[in-house]
Amino acid sequence: MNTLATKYDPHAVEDKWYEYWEQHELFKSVPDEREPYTIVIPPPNVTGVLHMGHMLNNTIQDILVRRARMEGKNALWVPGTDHASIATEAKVVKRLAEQGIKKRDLTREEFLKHAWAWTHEHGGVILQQLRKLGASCDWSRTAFTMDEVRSESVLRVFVDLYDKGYIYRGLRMVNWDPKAQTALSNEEVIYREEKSHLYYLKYYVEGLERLDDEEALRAQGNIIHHDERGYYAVVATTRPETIMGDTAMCINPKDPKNQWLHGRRVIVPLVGRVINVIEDRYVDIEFGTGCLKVTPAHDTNDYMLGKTHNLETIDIFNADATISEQSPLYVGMDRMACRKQIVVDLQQAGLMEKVEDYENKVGYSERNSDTAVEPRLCMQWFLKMKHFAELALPAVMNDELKFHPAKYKSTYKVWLEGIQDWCISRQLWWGHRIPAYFLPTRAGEEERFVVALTEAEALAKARQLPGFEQVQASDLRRDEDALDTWFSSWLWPISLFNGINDPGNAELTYYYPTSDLVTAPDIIFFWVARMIMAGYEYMGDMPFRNVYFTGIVRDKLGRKMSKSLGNSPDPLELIDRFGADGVRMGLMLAAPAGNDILYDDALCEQGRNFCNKIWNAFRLVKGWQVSDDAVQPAHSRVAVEWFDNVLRATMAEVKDHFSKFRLNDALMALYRLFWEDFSAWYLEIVKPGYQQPIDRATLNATLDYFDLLLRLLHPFMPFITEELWQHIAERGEGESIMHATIPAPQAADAALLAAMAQAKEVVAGVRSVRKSKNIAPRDLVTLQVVGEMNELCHDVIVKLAGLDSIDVVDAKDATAASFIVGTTEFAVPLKGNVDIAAERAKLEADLKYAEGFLASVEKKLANERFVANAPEAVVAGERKKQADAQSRIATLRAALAALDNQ
RNA sequence: GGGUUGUUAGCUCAGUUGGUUCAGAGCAUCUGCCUUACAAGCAGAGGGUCGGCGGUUCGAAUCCGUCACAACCCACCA
Repeated sequence: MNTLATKYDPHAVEDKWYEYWEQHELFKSVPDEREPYTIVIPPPNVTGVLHMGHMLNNTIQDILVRRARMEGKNALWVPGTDHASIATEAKVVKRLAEQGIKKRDLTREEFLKHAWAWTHEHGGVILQQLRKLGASCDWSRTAFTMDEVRSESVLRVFVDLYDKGYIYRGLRMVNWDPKAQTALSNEEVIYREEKSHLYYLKYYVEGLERLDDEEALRAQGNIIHHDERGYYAVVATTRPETIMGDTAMCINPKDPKNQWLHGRRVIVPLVGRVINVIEDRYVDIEFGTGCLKVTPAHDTNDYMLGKTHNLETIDIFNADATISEQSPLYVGMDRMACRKQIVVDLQQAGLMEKVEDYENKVGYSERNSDTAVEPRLCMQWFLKMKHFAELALPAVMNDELKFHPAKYKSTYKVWLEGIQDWCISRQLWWGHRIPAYFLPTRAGEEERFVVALTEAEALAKARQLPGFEQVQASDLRRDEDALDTWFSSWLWPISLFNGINDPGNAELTYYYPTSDLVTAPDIIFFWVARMIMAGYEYMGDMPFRNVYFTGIVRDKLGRKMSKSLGNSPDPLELIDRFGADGVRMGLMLAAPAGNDILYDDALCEQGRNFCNKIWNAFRLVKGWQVSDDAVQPAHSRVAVEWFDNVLRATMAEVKDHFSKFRLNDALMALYRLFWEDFSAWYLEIVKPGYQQPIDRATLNATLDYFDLLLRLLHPFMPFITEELWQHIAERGEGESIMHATIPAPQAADAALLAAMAQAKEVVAGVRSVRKSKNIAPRDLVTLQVVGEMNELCHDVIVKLAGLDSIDVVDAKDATAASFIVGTTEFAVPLKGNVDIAAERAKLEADLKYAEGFLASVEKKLANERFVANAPEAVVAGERKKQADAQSRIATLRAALAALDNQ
């Protein structure tokens, strides 16, 4: 009679419904009178592929947006991709290299042609993959950070911020990625602890043949080095290859060890350059020998020293970190090779005092993780951040804009309070080209430029400058640099609605501020904080009301998923194995807000099994024959009323979980509702006997419940719920569970829930007796109640426990196995098959526990201070416990006495 | 070096302002079942001195102190 397979097959379902949703434009949103609910996607790298982090992140977004849609809001999820300037350019460069083409042999235009080709070839793959996951994005709005609208927005903002005086150009020490050959922002540098060496180098003191007062100096604490070649200072360094750039040696003026070096000059080893010994309190007396070599061109601190002490700056590196012509030695050699060589040379020349093992932190490029970042002095564009930090801090601190979990507030605060100017220029081609135009100047003159949206405007601006009235377009030279990718991402919630180019437009007014942002905590500075800044600068309002920070997906051993470890499963393969619903559920079960999630295939299996459970419950209900003549049995009537209240209670719980972004708790509540309450209890109660029809009232109620359960589950498991929802009743073309409503929860009848909870315990008690006594399920037994019981669920117990009757008795049968629920004793007569010793042992154990419990309660009540200080309700609660315990003890004693009378 | 968070059952986690039998859930485990929706299943069962120590309180998984361990973030010690 059932034509449906016993196992749910996602393959037959998922693509079908996704196509249906798209075909009927069910993801589409246009402004109307309803309350908007908006999410903007964290745009993935346009040429990237879906990984587990995306799966988690986008599943959460889809759950939120689907739920909001079903709550009657006008829900919009805007998709898009990011051009990922440095990452994409690196990939294109690599591909060109494989074809034997060097980037520098190409013109900008030729290179961009290749980059766009690459983008079109790989671009959008990830958006197709999101469809497999079930993402309900409004695809008609798909944006790209480098499309026309977004590009214009970026340039406009650059011009605006320049005009406002927040953007400046300056010569600064920046983080340089020698592989990509571009500057990076501070946030793009990742520091890693590394095993290295501390080299102690000899810097001979110039022209010092004899120290007259050597003994006196030593007595004062000076540590003086001397060998056959003369007196020397010892400098500890981890980077001996930078000595060619040394322009001073520095000591702390208060360092007793090095007083003898005061005012002297020392000779840089191998190089032979004579440099001054300078003094600055910056130097740590305790570290190494207290002598610091100063290389202003290649270290941030040394650069600062160089500035205060007016030192010469010798840049010994080329852009690719090979040794430059400025160096007297090793020209053309790579920095790492140079380090090895110079160590050997120093040792051979007797200029190396010693070498120690050492651990230090080395900065790496976030995108070229094998490339150590080199501090480099160069001209870059910066954004002053103080103003933006002040804009962005208050709303988060006073919870107008909420972080979930809230612990990230302090991270955010600390960063904003210590914020440094943002280096926004990149020496890359793939990105938004900086709209600055340089004017022709003579050699040695200070550079002059204008900033403007278009070349025509730039020309007009230039001609207003004194001395440039006659300048021609062909004289203007546009800046070669591109902008940091995040300089476009930070506008995303605004630029998606064209809010920069067309301020105040209707869409923007309707959808902004967006509702929730779902993202990983590692981009809180890169992206989240900066979006908040841009939001207040350009909209005067927050970009989103809530930020939900997801955890990081790890393997079950807690290791971060990575390509090199090979511990990251392919998401599409997982979807193929477990179904999209199964995978979504597996991820959500393991993902409490803010906690890292330890991924295990077993979680997806659990999700898949749940799909199967739903599927089979549906098969059961669909297989029932209905008869209008059948009368609704009492147990079904109770079950229908009870389940209605369970639904109400659970819906309230789920709503509460959603309001706190506790999606895994919401899902778990629904999981248990469906599996335990609905399948194991409700359906078992109302299930008609073999080949018996079901009555109309019960069937209708059951179908209504099933429908509502599907709606509640739909945000988590969109495919199977749509499939079954379409089959559970007649639906019109274009109708979808996606737009069915999830009603607001109503108050539940607590007394009925409690009565059923007790009935469940009684049923479990009988089943336990059955199991221990090996009584087959089909053999009916009698249940005796010693005293009174709640009659509400009488028929339910009869049916589920397999009883012929429930007898209220004064004393139970001599040969019965008994159990206690609450304060009532229940017994199942066993027709002489009882193990009296075992019964006695069980009852005595129960009694002992109850007596102990009573004792603790009475001790509490005997304590005057407790009675005097505790709230009345608590004391009353203890009195109730006391009474219950006493009554239970009486029941147990009576039961034991009955046993003795055998 | 600074900051944040965590430590509850074999695993992953709940436990809201201290107080209902508060020590929970899911998974895993054990036992018995191919019972006419589902073995990707059904029924039953076991399992934790809430990281250690000390304190506050009538009462502490919950508040305070301290120690241990772990994770993450930030920071210019060569």
